[in-house]
Order: sequence, then C-alpha cells, then structure tokens
Amino acid sequence: MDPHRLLVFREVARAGSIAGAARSLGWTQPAVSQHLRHLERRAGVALVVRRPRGVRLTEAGEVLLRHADAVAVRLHAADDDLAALAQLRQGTVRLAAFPSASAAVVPAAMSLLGERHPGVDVRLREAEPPEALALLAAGEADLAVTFSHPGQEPDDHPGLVREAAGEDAVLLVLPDSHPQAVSTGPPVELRSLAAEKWIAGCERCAANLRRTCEEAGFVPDVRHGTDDYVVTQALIARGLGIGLLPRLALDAFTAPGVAVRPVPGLRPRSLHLVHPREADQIPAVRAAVRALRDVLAPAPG
Amino acid sequence: MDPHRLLVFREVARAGSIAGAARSLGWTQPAVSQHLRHLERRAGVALVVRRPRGVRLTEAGEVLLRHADAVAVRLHAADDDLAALAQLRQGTVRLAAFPSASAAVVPAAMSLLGERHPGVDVRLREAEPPEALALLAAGEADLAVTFSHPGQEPDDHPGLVREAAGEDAVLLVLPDSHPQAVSTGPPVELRSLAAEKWIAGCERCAANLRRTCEEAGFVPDVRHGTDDYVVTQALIARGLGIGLLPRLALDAFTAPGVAVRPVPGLRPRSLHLVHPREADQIPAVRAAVRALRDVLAPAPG
DNA sequence: CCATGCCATAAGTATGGCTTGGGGGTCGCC
DNA sequence: GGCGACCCCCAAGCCATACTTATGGCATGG
Repeated sequence: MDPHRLLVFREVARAGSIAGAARSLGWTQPAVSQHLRHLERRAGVALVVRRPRGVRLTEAGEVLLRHADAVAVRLHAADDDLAALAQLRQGTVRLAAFPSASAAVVPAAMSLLGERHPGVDVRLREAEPPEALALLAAGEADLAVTFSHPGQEPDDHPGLVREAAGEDAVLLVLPDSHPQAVSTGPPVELRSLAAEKWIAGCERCAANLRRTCEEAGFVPDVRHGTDDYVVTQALIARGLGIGLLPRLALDAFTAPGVAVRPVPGLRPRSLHLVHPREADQIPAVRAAVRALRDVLAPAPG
Repeated sequence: MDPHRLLVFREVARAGSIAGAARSLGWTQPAVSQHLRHLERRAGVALVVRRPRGVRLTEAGEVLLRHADAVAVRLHAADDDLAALAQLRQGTVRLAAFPSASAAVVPAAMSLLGERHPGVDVRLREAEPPEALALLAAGEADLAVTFSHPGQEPDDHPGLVREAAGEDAVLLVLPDSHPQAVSTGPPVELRSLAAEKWIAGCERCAANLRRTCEEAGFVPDVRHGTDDYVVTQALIARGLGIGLLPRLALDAFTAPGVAVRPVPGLRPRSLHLVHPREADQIPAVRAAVRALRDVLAPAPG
C-alpha cells in the first residue's frame, strides 16, 4: 500500500471527484486518475464508482478512507510534534554535571532555560567529569559540564565537542583558628604549608593537589580523602587538616569555623561544556548550551 | 511530512543503522541517507545521531518513530481489509428485487452465496423494477433483479448493465369452481375470457394484461388492482375475478380455491439482473451476480 | 597499521509520475 | 434537440525525483 497514493485517494474522497482532487492538489486530472487506478489494480477491488458528476466510494473505498484518514492524522501529528521540538515548545535535555557545578551554576542555568523555553525539560545527573564523558559517549546524556585542572589533559572521546566555559579559582581552606587564616595578613605561600595535614578531594582534585605541592617543593601529607566538599570542610573546621577547594564549591556552601584564603600562583581549574558534535542540530540541547554559557560567562574567572 | 520517507526512517530505526536499513530495503546506503537528510531538513531537528557503529535515535527520532509505527500499522491494516474484500472474506451487497423474486429465487441465491462466501453479507430490499433502477442509479443498491413483459422496453439508465436472466411464464389464475378450471380440459383461449372480471397487478403487469387482451381482441374489465399476489389469489378464490400471475409468484404461494392454467400464446415475462457497469470490479457484487445466475439458470423458462 | 565497518557528498542515470492531447459519456440549458 | 460544460479514460512524451555509482572521512578491532 503506497501511502502517497493513499493520501491522493483521500483527497478524491474529500473532493467527491477526481478532477476536484486534482484541482486541490494543483495537478491535472489524469495524474490523480492514474494514482487511483494503480491503487485499484493493486487492491483488486474498485475503490470508487465513476459517475457523470464525479465519483462515489464503494464499500472498499469507504474502508480505505478510514485508514487514509488515520494515516493523515498521524502524519499531521508527527509534523506538529517535530515542530514543537524544533521551536522549543517541547524537549528534554539530559545534563550531566559535577557536584559543585550542580549546586549553583546548573540550577541557575536551568531556571534561565525555563524562563526562555517553558516547555523544555532538563534532567540533571550528577557525575564527575570522567563519568559524565562516558554517559555522553554511551548516549545516556546530551550535555555535560566538566572541569579539568591545569596540566590535566581532558581525555577527548571521539564525536564529542569540548567548549571552554570559564575558570574556577582554587582556594585554600583552613580552620579559622589557623595562624594564616587572617585575611588581613600577608599573602599565603603554599610552601609554608608543607608540614600541614591535607585533605584531598576527588581523584583529579587529589592529583592536582599533589602536582601543585610538588611545584612548591614538597609532598603533601594527605590524611583524608573525600569528594564531598561539605565533609571536607567539616574535617577542616575540626582542625583535622587543610585543603584546596574550588570557588564554586565554596559559593554553594562554606562551613562555619573555616577560613578561605587565596594563594598567589595557584592556578584555577577550567570549566567545559561537552556535548556530541551534532548537538547543535537538537534545539533543546542547543538552548541548554546557550543558557549554561550565559550563566557561566560572567562567572568566576 | 512525506509518508514514504517516514517509512524509510522507520526502517532505519528498526535496523539501527542507515546501511542496515538499506540492506533490508534492497537499496544502497546513500539512498536511505538522502531520505533521512530530507526528513531532517524539513523537520529542522536531527532525528538520529550518527555514531561509528550505526545511528541512535534522538528524542525527535523517538517521537517520530511512534508516529511511523502507527502509520505502518494502518497501512498494513488497509492492505488486509482490502484483501479480505477482494478475496470475498468480507463484503456487503445491497440487493433490490421485486416481490415474487424476493420470495423464492433471492433467498435461494442468498443461501448459495452464503455457502460459497460466508463472510459476504447481503441486504435485500424489495422494490418493483422502476424503483430498483432508481436505487441503483442513486447508488443505494448494488444489484437489482427486475422483469419486463414482452413489448415493454425496459428503460435503460445510463451506466447500468442489464443481463437476461431467464423467463418467467405468465399463467391464468381462476377460481377452481370456474368452468375452465379443469386441467384436463381443452387449452384455454384468452378470448373466451372477454366477459370476465379481471384483477390487475402492479402497474407494469396491468399494462401487460391490457396489451395481451387487446391482442386477443377485447378490453379487459379490470375491477380490482393490487400488486400483492396473495391478495390477488384471495380475491380470485372468492370468485371476485380472474387474473394473470407469473410462475414465480405461484411457486412462492398458491392459494387454496384457485386453479392455475397455461394459456397458449401467452408470452412469458423476461427476468433481468441489473447492476452498475463497474460491478464486476467489486468482488462481492460479482459473486452475488453469479449466485443469482446459478439459481436462475435452470429456472422457469 | 591496515582492514572493515559506518557515514556523507557529488554526479550520473533511469524509473516513475505528471502533463499534454486525444476521445467517450452524461447532464442541463438555450 | 443540439451544444457546451463537466465528468471520466487512454496513450504518448517529457521532466523531476529518487536511486546508483564513485569517492572520501572517521572510528573500531584484529
């Protein structure tokens, strides 16, 4: 059953004549006539009875018309649905972001996106950068917010596009009873903290800590490890160690009893938006990228 | 939304790759690729994400796939329905027949048709020939059984085909007390009945009566008129008149108290099947015509 | 590292579909 | 009643769409 012919037949039924259908289709009468003939030949049944003033549907024609109407309705619905997706009246974005971004930047971007395109739905999944990339590669996420510390080359999966999205300063976090916690004091030198006990974060953050300390001439004495920045600060507040935390995490939450101090020469981590190359063909994802960019652009640098 | 392309897309979704879809369609890979591209251009949304091992549907693709499936199901159902009609597993025939045929011939034909094609449904409507032709012309009947008396040219509507379907003898009906009622007696001469009171049937039958009597040299004294052959015979049995009735009517019903006698030279009426010219394109109607032919063929002549 | 999938693009060809130009038929109106 | 208007069909020609061939890029796996 050729669906195109089916729709031509539907037009014949609607117009009540072959010539009438041809007029509404902008064709000549024989064109429609041929389509109808092919349908009837293939079906082995007459679909219409030719009469002087037009045509009249046979029983088979009536049956076929119902199917034709159903098909036409579906085609129309398909058009509408695709248009809704294209015009951002609908759509879902599966977003993967690391925890500290999820706390502040992502909610802001989601609410911006929600203002611009109320129909677009964002589903957030918290994931550290490596896992986020794996989700993208597996097709289980559409967009990821990742970071990498200086000197850490982000592993590039094929088919994924990485876009710089600003920087996020890395800051020293001390108990507020610490001698160097005074914000009016002289700039903190990292090497002066060689004897401290350290608390390391996620794997990549721990690597960054080791590398940074090595550059300053010592090996940090890492006593604890947690990728939860609330836990990290609780430990620090109790005097169990000191650590480095990114500004995004501290913006989201700063514990009482800790002090935050910049360390000259401590390089920020860079933020990225990562998405499949063809994401700009998907309006909802493109809009989410724009919203994230707009939130990150005037952000911590 | 081009439905053909939609089905190609459905095959892509099913196969999981463009090349795979091309294989199942018996096409080359670029053919399918182009269809997909056209769909995406028209829609303004990516439908699939191209990946090294094939394609993966986007959200828009998933939405479209549901519609495509629905369309495919409908097309299949349309094929099935038309096949059922073509193979006479389904179908309806609207039959118009005059009363005496409806009583005997038509039921036999309907039961024959029912044996041959149990799925075919016949709807009978009783109608005298002129009304039956009008029903055909108006498209409210598919097939008619009609008759015409000799000398009566049946009015031919355009687009209708008339087919001879045997003859139906016209017989004299008398009260059994009538002097000429004895079946062993000499042949009845019509002119010997010039002084009788007559009962006329339907309009065309009454015309035939008048014409026949005129040929025999007299004008019949028509006292009563009814197109109901049961009523006619009731009147005759009571001695209120005599009449001419066709064999089909007498086969269906002969009243007690009447005698039936052939009249030499009294010509039979001829029976016809009438249907629209394109009826042989409609399997159910064709089958009904065959069944009626088969019942009428060895019938009264 | 080359082989083997996958996909896209560009150009050529051929099939199918639409048009043109006939003709037949019925209806309605001068 | 003839004539125009309106259906419809058929046959042949032409054009456009759709499929093919040919080529190249890219990712994966032995």
